[in-house]
Amino acid sequence: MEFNEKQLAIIDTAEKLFSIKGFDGTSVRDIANEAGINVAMISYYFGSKEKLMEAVFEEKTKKMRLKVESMLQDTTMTTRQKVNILIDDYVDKFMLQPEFHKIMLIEQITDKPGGVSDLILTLKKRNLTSVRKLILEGQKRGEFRKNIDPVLMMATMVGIVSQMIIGRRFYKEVNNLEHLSDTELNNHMRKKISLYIKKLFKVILTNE
Amino acid sequence: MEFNEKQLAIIDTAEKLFSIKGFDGTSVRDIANEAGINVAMISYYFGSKEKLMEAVFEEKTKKMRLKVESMLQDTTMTTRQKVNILIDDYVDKFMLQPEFHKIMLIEQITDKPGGVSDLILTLKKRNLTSVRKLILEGQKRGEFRKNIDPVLMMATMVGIVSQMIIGRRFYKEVNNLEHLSDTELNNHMRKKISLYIKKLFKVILTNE
Amino acid sequence: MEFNEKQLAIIDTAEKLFSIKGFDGTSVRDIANEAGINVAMISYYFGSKEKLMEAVFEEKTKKMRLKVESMLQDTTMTTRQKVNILIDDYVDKFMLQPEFHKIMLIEQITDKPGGVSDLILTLKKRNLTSVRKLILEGQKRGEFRKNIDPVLMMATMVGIVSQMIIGRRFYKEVNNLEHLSDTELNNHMRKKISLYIKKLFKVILTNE
Amino acid sequence: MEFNEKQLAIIDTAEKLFSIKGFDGTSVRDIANEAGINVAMISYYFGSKEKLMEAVFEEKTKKMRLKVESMLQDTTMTTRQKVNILIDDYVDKFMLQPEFHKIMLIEQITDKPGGVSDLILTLKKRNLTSVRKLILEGQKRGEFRKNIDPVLMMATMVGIVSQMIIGRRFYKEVNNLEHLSDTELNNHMRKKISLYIKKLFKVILTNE
DNA sequence: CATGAATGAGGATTCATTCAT
DNA sequence: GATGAATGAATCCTCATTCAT
Repeated sequence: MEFNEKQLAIIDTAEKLFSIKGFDGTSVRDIANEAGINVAMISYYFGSKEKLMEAVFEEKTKKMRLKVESMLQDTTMTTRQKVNILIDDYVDKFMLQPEFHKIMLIEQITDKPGGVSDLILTLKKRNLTSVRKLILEGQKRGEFRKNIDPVLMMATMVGIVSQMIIGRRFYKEVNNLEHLSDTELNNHMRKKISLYIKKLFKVILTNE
Repeated sequence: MEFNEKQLAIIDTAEKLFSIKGFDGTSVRDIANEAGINVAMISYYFGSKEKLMEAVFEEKTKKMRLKVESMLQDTTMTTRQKVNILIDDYVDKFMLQPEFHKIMLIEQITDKPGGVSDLILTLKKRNLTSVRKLILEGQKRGEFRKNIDPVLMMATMVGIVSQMIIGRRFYKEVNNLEHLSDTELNNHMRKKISLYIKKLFKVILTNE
Repeated sequence: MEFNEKQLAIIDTAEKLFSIKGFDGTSVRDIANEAGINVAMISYYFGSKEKLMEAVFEEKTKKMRLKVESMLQDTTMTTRQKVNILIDDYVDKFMLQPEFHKIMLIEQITDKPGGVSDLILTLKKRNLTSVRKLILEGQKRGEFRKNIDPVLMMATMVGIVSQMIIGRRFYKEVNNLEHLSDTELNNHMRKKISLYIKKLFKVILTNE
Repeated sequence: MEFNEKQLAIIDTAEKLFSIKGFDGTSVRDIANEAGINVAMISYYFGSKEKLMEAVFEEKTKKMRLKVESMLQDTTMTTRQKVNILIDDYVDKFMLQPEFHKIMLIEQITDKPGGVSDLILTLKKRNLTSVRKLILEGQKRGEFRKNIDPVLMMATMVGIVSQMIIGRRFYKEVNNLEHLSDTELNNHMRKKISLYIKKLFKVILTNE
C-alpha cells in the first residue's frame, strides 16, 4: 500500500492525536483541522476512522521491523554483539517514535478483536521466533546459559522502554532535567536506557 | 470517601469497561446497562463521568499503596529480603487487578492535565522516595552496590509486569497454556514473574 | 388558600428565581437548594412546578388588588384625587415587588393557555371595569374630558412602570446614580415615576 | 454578518418560538422541527443555541436602528415633526415585529450577563444620546419646554407599545374587535397607538 | 410528615459518515 | 478528484416527578 502526500500528512496527524487523546478521544474533525484538510477527506481516502488507524499502523510499522533475521546469518559477530545491536536498534526506534509506541500500547491494552491488536500480536510472534533463534545460537556457541525465557526477555526490554516513554515527565522531574530540550532529553534517555538494558541482558543471558 | 454498595458496583463495572474500551470508548450507558442501573444514577452518585473515573481510581488505589514505609523500620530483615517482599507484593497486587492496571496505563499514556494522571504521578513520586530510602539502607548495610538508579529499577519492575498483563494472550498462546483456567494462568504467571524479577534485582542491586 | 410557613418560604424563593431566570430556566432543584429544603417537597406541597407558579401568583396578588372599588363610593374626594391615589398605590406596589412584576410580564409575554396568563387577563379586565367607572365618574362631575381611552390609559401607567423596572440598570447608569443604595434608588424612582404619571394623567384626563 | 437563506429560515423560526415559549422553553428540536431541518444544523450553523439567539438579535436589529441621527441634520422640519416621524417609525417597527419585541423584553427581564441584554443596553444608550440631542434642538428652537426627562420619555413610548403588544388579546377582547383579522387589528392598533403617543408627547414636550 | 433514592424522558451538542455538486 | 452541506445516531447530563421508607 502506497500513500500519497496528503494521505501521509493525515496519517502523521492521526498518529500524533491518537497517541495524545486515544482513538475514541480523537475526532475526525480534530484530525482534519490539525492536518488542514476537509473532514470528508478522511472517509474519502481511508474509508473510515478505523481504517485510518490501520493505515497509521501499516505506515509506521514499515520502519519498525526488527532486523534480526539478517543478523542471524552473520558469522562475524558474537551473539552478544548481535543482541546489543538489537537493543540499540529497538530503543532508538521507539524512543524516536514515542507517539506510535503509545498507540501500540493503547491498542494492545484495549485489544479490540479484529483491530490493530491482532496485527501487533502477529508481529510479536514473529519477533519471538527470531529471538528464540538468536538465543539458541548463543547457547550453541556457549555464550549464553541454559534456561533463558525469551518471552520474559522481550517483556523486559519492551516494558522498560514503555515505562520510560510513558513516564517521561516523571523521569524529567525527579532527575531535575527540566533544563534539557526535548531532543537533548531524548538523547540522554536513549543512551541511558540502552546501556542499562545491555547490562541487564548480559547478566540474564550469561550468568549462572 | 466511603462508597455505598451500589456505588461500588458502579465503580467495579466502570473499572472493567474503562480497561477494556478505554475512557472515551466507554459510554455511561454502557456502564449503566452492565451494572443494571439507570443512566441517571451515575450523574446522581458521581456528578460526571470524569468524576466516576476519579472514584474508580480512589477506590482501587486504597489497596495499592506499597507497604515500604512500614518495612523500612524493620531491623530483623536484610534489605534484600525487604526488596523481595516488595516485589511479591507489587506483582501480586497488579496481577490480581489487571483491569485497574490497564486503566492506570491508559491514563498515563493519554496524560490529560488535571485528570487521574496527576494523581498517578504523585503516587509514583511517593513510591520513588521510599525506594530511594530502601536502596540507601541496603548500601549502608553493605548489601547493595553503588550507582543504583532507582527510577530505572522501578521502570524495570513496573514495565515487566505491565508487559505481562498487556501481553497475557501472547504469553498464553506462545507457551501453549490454553488448557489453564484464568486463575491457574494467573497463579502461574505471578510466580514466574515474581521469581524472574527477584533474580533480576538481585543482580542489579548486588553485582559489581 | 392558606400556605404554611415552609410553603411561603418556597413561594418566596420561587418568585425570586422565576423573575431572574424565568420559569423554564429555573429548576425545582434550584428552588429547593435556595430555600434549603428537599427537592421532593415541591411536588409534595404543590403537586408540580406549574402549580407552584400558580401558588406564587395567588399569594403575591393578594396584596395586588387595586383599591378602586372602595374609593368609588367615596364622595369627599375629587375624581382626580382618587386617580392620584390610585397611581401612587400602583407605583408603590409594583416598585416594591419588582420580582413579581417581572414574573407577570414574562407570563403575559409567553401567554401559555391555561396558565397564569389567564388569571392575569381576568385581573386586568376587572381593573378595567373599575377604571371605566372612575373615568365615568370624573366625566359626570365635569372634571374629565370626553373621549378618554381607559385601555390606553392603563397601558400608559403599566407600561411606564414596567419599563422603569426592567430598565432599572439603564436608569441607574445614565443618570449616574451608582452611589445610591438599592433602597435609595427605589425611593428615588418611585417618587419620580409617580409624579411623572400624575402629570401625564392630569393632561390626558382634563386637557381638551 | 451575512446569513444564507437556510440560516434566515432558522432565525425566523427561532424568533417566533423564543417569543412564544421563551428561550429556555424552546428546545433546539422544536426549532429544527418547525423549520423543517435537522437538529444538528443549528449547531452546525450557529455553534450553539445561545449563539442562535444572538444571531436572531443581530439579524432583527438590522432594521431596528432608529433613524434619528439622519434627521438631526435636517433643517426643513420642526423638531416636533421629527419627533412625530420618530414615533411613527418606532411604533410601526415594533408593531410589525411583535415576536422580536417580546424576545427583547424577556431578555431584558431575565438579564443574563454576557447575553443579549448587554447588547440591548448598548442600543438603548445609543438611542438615548440621539433623543437627548433632539430634545436639545427643540429647546434651542424654543419649541420645547425646559425640564424634559428623556429617560422617562423613552420609557413612556416603549412602555406603551410593549403593553399593547403584550396585551393584544386583552385589547381585542375588551374592545370587541374579534371580527378583525390579524392584519386589520394590527393596522388599527398601530394608528391608534401612534396618534395617542403623539398627543402625549406634544403635551410632555411643549406644555408648561 | 418528610426525604433520599431512583427513574425515564428530554435537554444541547458532537459524532462519523454520506451526499450533491 | 475534492468538498461544503447535511444527517441520524449517539454523546453526557439534567429535568420534574415518584417511590419506598
